[in-house]
Amino acid sequence: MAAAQRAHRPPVGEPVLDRAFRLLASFGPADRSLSLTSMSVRSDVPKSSALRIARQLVACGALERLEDGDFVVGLRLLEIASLAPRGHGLRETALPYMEDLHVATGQHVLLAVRDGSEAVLVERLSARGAARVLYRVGGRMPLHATGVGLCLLAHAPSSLQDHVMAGDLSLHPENRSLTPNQLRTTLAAVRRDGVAVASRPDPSPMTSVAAPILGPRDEVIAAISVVTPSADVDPIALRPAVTAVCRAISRAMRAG
Amino acid sequence: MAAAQRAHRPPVGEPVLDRAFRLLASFGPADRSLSLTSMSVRSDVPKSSALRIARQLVACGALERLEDGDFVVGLRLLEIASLAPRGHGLRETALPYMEDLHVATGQHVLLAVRDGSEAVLVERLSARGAARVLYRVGGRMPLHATGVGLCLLAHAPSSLQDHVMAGDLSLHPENRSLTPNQLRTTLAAVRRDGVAVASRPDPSPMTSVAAPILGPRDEVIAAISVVTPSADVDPIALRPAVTAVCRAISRAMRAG
DNA sequence: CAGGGGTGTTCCAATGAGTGGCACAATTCG
DNA sequence: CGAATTGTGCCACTCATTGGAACACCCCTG
Repeated sequence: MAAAQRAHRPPVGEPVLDRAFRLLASFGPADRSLSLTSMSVRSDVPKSSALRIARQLVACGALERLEDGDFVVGLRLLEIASLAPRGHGLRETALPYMEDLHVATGQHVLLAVRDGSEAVLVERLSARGAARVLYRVGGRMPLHATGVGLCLLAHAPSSLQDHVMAGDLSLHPENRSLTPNQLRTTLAAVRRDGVAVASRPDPSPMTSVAAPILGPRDEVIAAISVVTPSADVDPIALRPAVTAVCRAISRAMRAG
Repeated sequence: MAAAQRAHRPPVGEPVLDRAFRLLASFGPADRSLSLTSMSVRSDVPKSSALRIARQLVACGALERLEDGDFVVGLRLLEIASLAPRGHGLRETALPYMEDLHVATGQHVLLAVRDGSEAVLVERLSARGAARVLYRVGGRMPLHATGVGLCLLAHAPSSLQDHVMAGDLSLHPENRSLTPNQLRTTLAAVRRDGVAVASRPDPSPMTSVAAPILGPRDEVIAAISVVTPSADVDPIALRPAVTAVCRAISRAMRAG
């Protein structure tokens, strides 16, 4: 009997919004457009529900639908996201200074903020034709393995530092891992020097020099780094430029 | 009886997601952080519901909450929005070329796409210290009144052109309006010349020269313009630069 | 320091929006 | 031309969603 039961469990009863965001989250850099079923399986939302919700999202402008039926992230989201103080808000005042740094050095320039135990790349100016792009705007990167990451981590609450130490400290390109003590030493150096220097040998040897941007109450709210081929210049030579620009941005934020 | 009824109407029965997006939409350039009640009244969602939904949005990362209890648009939204093909996707390939144009001319450079009967500003490089900023990234602007707008409108489906003609054709700074015929003539010229030129006398006389970016099937998917103080240079002199850059981007998109 | 207006917050009964399995149509594929 | 996979419509069941009322707080101001 029970077996034949129609059951019809509309069950688990999961917050509506969660599902919607899971659908949105199923997109990725490699999959900018997805079919309904792809979204459905990736976000683990039944097909019928996925369709219904996706349609509502289209109505809101959060998604757009192509002629072939596939879904794409919509412009409306950009519109709203551009109001995020820690995103485009920050970017707006920082960008001109980043450009200065960009033309002065001719290298990649990165702007990132911390979100939980990761760094989010808010803006990136790429050296023309230079080495492959490592991270994309809107993407996340580990705190322990990048210049901006180290910078943000060094000035984060110690509870978070502990949490990161306890986590995964592997360095991706090379196949080794940091020990918590190595990291602790590095962070101390970052705090002392006011800049973070990180190197990465892999695809091509790159070195990044990062400095923090301070908010109104002298708390670290973001970090900027210049990423150069290690062979190109002495990274130390970049230190004055990066710190100077970061101080300028910090001042501009206060004024803004 | 009925009178004493607690009623308790959970009534209108409005799609959940709509409310959530109305809450998000209540933010604006001038109000990057809002209190619960502000959001509640702006989006016309009862306070209790607003709180419940806002909390869920915080859980999803779409909103963040400051120490003082105010809400702000969250980073997660930037993360997702950065996957919008017509937003950051387009931006990613266009930005280097825009920079070229920026340093070559020393003027504002704008990148916009059409969304319905408006243009959305996807990227903006500002001339340092130059005239006040007219539009912000993620903001919307009318199709009939700006260089990029005219460019996008000229190549839009005629049904949309008609719709715009029937709508509001006022020019904001100066207090006059276009007639549909004036606009029609302008659009014809834009299609003929391959560039759109728009002037705006108000805060300070500015002229913008815009050209279209073409997609894989030669449809217009975006437009780029250079905005200069009218007195500075003969706008016509910018035409080759703008068109050349737009063709380069179109080609890069195809290759991409 | 009682009082008033302003927050954000918790509570709760009533109900309709959301649910997802199933069946169907239109493709594409082998 | 079946077989598999797509997007879609249907619909009875029910639980997440609903919003008014009451509460706990600040801030002011009189």
